[in-house]
Amino acid sequence: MPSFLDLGVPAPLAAVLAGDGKTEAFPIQQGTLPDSLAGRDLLGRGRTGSGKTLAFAIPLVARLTGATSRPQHPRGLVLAPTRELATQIAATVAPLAKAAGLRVTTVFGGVSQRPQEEALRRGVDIVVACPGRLEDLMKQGVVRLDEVRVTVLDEADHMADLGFLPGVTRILAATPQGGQRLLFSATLDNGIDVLARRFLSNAVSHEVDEASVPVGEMTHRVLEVADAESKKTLVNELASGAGRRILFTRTKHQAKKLAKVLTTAGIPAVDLHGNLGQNARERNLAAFSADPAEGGVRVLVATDVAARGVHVDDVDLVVHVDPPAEHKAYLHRSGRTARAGAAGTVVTVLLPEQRRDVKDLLRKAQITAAIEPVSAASPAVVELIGAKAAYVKPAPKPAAQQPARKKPASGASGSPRQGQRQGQPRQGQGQGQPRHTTGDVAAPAPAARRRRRRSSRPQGTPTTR
DNA sequence: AAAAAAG
Repeated sequence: MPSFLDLGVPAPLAAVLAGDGKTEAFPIQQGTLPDSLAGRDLLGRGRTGSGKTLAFAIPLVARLTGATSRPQHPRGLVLAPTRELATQIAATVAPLAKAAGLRVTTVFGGVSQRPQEEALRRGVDIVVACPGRLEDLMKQGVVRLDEVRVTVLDEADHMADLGFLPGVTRILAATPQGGQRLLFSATLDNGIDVLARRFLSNAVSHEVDEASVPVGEMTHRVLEVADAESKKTLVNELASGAGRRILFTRTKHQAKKLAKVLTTAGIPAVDLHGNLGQNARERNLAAFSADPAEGGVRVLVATDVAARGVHVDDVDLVVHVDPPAEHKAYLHRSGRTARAGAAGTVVTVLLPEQRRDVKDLLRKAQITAAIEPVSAASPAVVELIGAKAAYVKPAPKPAAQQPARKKPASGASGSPRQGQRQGQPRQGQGQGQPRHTTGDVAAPAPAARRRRRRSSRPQGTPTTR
């Protein structure tokens, strides 16, 4: 892999990255940086956990370096679908911005407007925002986007969804015509065409192929239980293993309830969903991100608010307690594990009546996984939660037996997993053909596909649209 | 179809 310096990243920024142990660029970064640094509009697609944030953070900072934004007139803008993601992006941008003498602030709802307003009045170069509060501040005249030179849409396909589209469109329309626009997502499908057509010009599309991405192996399992009662038992067991795990539910209410049930059952869990105040959201996510050896909570129960972008180190298991409604949600939720070279397991808990929907879902997501019938404490489950599952007999010595949580990029609790992995996914590395052809997004939209944007290019080759 | 994003 080429170094950041080779790709034209300014030395001061490359130095910051090197200080963080990052010298070589991941494929999505390698593919996009030359174009994004040159100021071109682009669409970037790379798997979850493949380094997209840095792919846009670098050009964002690099292209704004050397000038100072006027008060209330930021020159860089990043839009994200959730507050947690905005916070996380800002944290990635911050050290780079600092090295370049640029100021960053976040703008989103659920927290006091005051500090955001003050920062904007003082002057910031880069705003990382969720659409709602940003529009609010625009209306109040606190911020103007007419000097924005670089705009990034993270999770761009989601930002083009019905709920977000009107606001996102108004925001983009408030930025200057000639500005640079970067659209990124792991599932960059034709849904973004409405934004791309209106707001991108002469854009290049980079879609990094599967096989070359340095992402760890993601193992997909589908465990079928007989009824709701067995499902409860299984979910309990899946929550009981040694590693960090995220459990996804379909609704806010279920997330809250499940976290409570687990905690009551002696498995400390925190929830994350939109019914929580922003304080609680931040507190719970922080508790989940904290070192388990130092009081961190190993189980997060979340709605799809946590499906996209949120990165916590060393999540080794994702459980779809309720199967998601669509395949993109499956991919994004699952992508909370197996990030940046680590391994991870994804389990879908299946009720018999969901068989058809889930098969459909997996097919669209291009995941091959056999349905495994399980009952309580069946071998598949014991294997998943680690042979010496704490739950079997409440742990004799509860405290401090795992000092560090940095694990080698292998299975969950150090012990090699026995048993063959059924449902081996297609995401192993190396062998054979890449499964995605360029631009063949997980679910090719049935109609509306007449655009020849992506067709028979070799992997990772840019095209112009 | 649910959740998110303004309060």
